[in-house]
Amino acid sequence: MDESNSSPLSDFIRDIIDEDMKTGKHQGRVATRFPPEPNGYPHIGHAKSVCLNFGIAAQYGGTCNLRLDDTDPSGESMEYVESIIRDVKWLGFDWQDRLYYASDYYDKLHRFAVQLIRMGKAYVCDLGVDEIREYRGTLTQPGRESPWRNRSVEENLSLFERMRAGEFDEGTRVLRAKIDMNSPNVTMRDPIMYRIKKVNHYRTGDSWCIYPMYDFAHCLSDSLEGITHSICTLEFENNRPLYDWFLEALNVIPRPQQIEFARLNLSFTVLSKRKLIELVGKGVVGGWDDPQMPTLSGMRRRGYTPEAIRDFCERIGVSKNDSLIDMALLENCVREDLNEKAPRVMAVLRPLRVVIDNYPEGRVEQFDCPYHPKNTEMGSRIVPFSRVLYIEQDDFMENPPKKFYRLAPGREVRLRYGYYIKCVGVAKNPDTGEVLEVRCTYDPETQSGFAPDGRKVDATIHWVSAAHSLPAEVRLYDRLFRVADPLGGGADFTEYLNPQSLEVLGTCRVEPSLAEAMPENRFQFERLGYFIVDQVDSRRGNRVFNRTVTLRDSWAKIAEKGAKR
RNA sequence: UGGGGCGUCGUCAAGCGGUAAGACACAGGAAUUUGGAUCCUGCAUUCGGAGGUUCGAAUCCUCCCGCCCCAGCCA
Repeated sequence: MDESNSSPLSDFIRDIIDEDMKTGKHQGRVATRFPPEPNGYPHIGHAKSVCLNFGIAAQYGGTCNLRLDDTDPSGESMEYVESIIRDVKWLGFDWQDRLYYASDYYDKLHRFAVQLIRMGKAYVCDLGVDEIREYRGTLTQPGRESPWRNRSVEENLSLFERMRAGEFDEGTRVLRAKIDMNSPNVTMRDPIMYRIKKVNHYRTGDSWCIYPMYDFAHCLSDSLEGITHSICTLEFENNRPLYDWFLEALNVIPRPQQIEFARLNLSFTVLSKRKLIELVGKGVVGGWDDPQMPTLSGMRRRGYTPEAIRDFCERIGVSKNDSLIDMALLENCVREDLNEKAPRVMAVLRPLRVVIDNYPEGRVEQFDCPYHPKNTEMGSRIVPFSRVLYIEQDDFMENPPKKFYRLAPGREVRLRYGYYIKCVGVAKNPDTGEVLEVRCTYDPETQSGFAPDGRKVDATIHWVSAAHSLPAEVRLYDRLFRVADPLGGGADFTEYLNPQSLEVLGTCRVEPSLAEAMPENRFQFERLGYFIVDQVDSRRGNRVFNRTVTLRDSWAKIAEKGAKR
């Protein structure tokens, strides 16, 4: 990919930064951060944020931190931290030594909280969960002040210390910011800063039983790290006044600026962590790294390249519009990348036996076939040819429709890098009518791919020598959902799962050169699509290939139209 | 019927008062030892709607309509 001549990226966030650079707002500094909560595996939506944050830092000569925003120990774990680290690295980004955890700031955050109490801007509230909700009011009705709102500083200090000491049960007390119960913005109605959770934290263990809330922790973490532009998604727009409130109240320096952009939505899949957890939990998919998942680990296993994902993230742009990106764009990005990189190879997914009647029994020829039609530097491999071959079932039709121009009785086609063959007979199961074998003759003069007499052939099909080919399992992946917007259909999203999202083919045959294929090697199976050797299940004795994406298939479109008629 | 956002081609998205970029998708065609890749061509007289300001508006003003977010001791 040649990115050297592409114009620098531009969007409303970069416009803001350009302006800030001009006015010297942050002393000309740009510092961003990618702040995932380690409670799930990162997905393609996170990739958008990763590319944005790291991309901006790189573009402006700034830095981007990786910060694990672990303020709620329930649901967070080291496994998730590891997946995040692994996947962001895999995507191609480097935070150097700036790996941070919100949990590393617990002491400092605690001190900030005490400071707010001292200033009379925070108080311990004894209301229960339901009462707090009730006192908060509704979207159209203002809230009421808590009866505990005006405790003395001393009492608040002592109560907060006792909260920390574990003297109170979960849900019995919280620390709240004293802001405005009448605010039309519900977020500002005395938001909770700390809650009691007697839960073991995957990093701090049992040293805390009170944990800071996102709104309190995030802005201060940003300030502590010297973040200049705190980029987050649209749903936090309502929280911005609160983000600013804490920074202002504590008068901290530096003062980061929150900017919100629209999160990614992708057609035919879901990108909500909650929904993905559900798919994993229910066993709908095999795990977070199932190739059907839009997680980075799933996409990696599916065969997506980091380059393709980054390219995609650039192409979709950054705005504040709620959008649903067409999965076709993502698919286009991988195809474009893999078209350049993937060596071509032949594999037959649904084998149909072909016997070449006039080819000598026992004879074997070795064809030297290039790995790439354009890029000769990729070299070539030897493909053996013999009397009995396998071709794709789809490439033969006994009664072909008008636009089908592959093999059929009496028809001649070219075997890729091989001879012209002509169908002279069909062997069928007398009971079912199923085609068991096709009989052909070959023209020995056509090994170059052309006939000396100049006669043309309509199609070129792929093949594999029956005796020399290797068995393989191929997993055909398709879109996870049948509908573009599984969340917008009215029914539960799982109702829209695509039953054909995964099809496992156990009797495939691949050319012998693939004996050398290593896990995560990618190939184009000619005329079929791009495939990758599965990183977890593939063995020498049991090769497993995952289909990343099909090739563009204009025949499929024609066939589909024909079927609809 | 509170507040905060957003509405430009099927899907994204430029545009920032001077007369609608680009990408994907789609449709044709050329060429082709992958019905692939490649290459051409076409694809918004119109910017959610209605008024207004202006010589001139997607861009400014007014009103209306639609969609999204917020009432977790989640982030």
